[in-house]
Amino acid sequence: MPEGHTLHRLAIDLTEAFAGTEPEVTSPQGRFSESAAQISGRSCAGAQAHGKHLFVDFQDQVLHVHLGLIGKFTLAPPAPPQGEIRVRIATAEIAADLSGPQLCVLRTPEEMAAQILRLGPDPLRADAEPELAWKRITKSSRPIAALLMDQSVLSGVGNVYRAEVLFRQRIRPQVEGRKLRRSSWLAIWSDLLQLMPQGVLDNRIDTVRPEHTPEAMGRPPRVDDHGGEVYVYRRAGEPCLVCGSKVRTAVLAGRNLFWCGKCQRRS
DNA sequence: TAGGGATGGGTAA
DNA sequence: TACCCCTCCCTAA
Repeated sequence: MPEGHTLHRLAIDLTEAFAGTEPEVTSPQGRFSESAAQISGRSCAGAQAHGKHLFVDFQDQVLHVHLGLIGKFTLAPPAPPQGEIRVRIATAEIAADLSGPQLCVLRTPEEMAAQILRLGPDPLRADAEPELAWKRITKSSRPIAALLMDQSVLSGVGNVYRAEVLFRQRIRPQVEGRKLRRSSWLAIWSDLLQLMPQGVLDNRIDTVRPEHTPEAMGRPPRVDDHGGEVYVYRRAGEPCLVCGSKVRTAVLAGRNLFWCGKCQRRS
C-alpha cells in the first residue's frame, strides 16, 4: 500500500474522522493494549504525515505509525475487527483499524520532531526544501534510483514513484548522483510535485500521460495490482508503452527496479 | 498446504 | 548484502 501519498491521504482522512473527538483507542490483537489505554478517551487534534511516517496527535502523546511494506490503515463504520488489528481508533460513527504496521508506538512531541529531522524533504509538504536533497545527491556516487529511495535524502518516494518518475523524465536509473544534471533533478522534483498530490487525491498511483493511455494507444487496458496505471513498474518483459522495446528489471537498492533501456538515457 | 511476494526499513556482518 | 519482522493473498503442488 504505502508510499508517501498513502500516508498523507490517511492523515487527511484520520483528521476528518477524529479531530475534535475523544475516540476510544483499543488493541483488538493485544500487542498495543497498554499504550492504547494511555490515549483512549483523550482529545484527538488530528493527524499529519511526513514522508512515510504518520503521526496522530493526542495532545501530549503522539501515536507514531509506519506502515512498512504490508501495513494497512482502513476507515469504516464500526464492525467486529477482522484479522490482526493492532490498533483501533473509534467513535460511534467510524473506526480506523491498523494492521501489520512496521512501527506503532507512542511518542512525545519532542520525539516526533526529532524523527522528522531525520527525514529528507517531502514533496507533499509545503515546508519542503528540495535543495537539501540536491546537496546530498550531487555529491553521492550512489545511483539516482537508490538515492530516490533513501528517506534521509528525500522522503515519501517508494518503489513505484522512483521507477515512474525516472521513466517520465527519461533518466537512466543507474546514473550516479554526482553525475546527474541539475536540470534532471529539477525535473524529477517538479514531476513529483505533480504526481504525488494527484496520488493523494486518487489514493493510488497513476503516472501514464493522456497521450500514452491504452485508449489513446489502442492497447488493452492494463492496471497494476496496486490499482493504478503505470509505465514500467512491474511490467518487466512487456513492451514499453512509448517505444515498444522490452521493459527491463534488476534489483537496485534491494528492490526490484523497472525501466526502459531505450527511453531512459538522460543523465 | 506450503511457499513466495508485496508500494519498507532496521540491524548485523 | 543478508536476514528479519509485520500480514494477507495468490499460486503451485
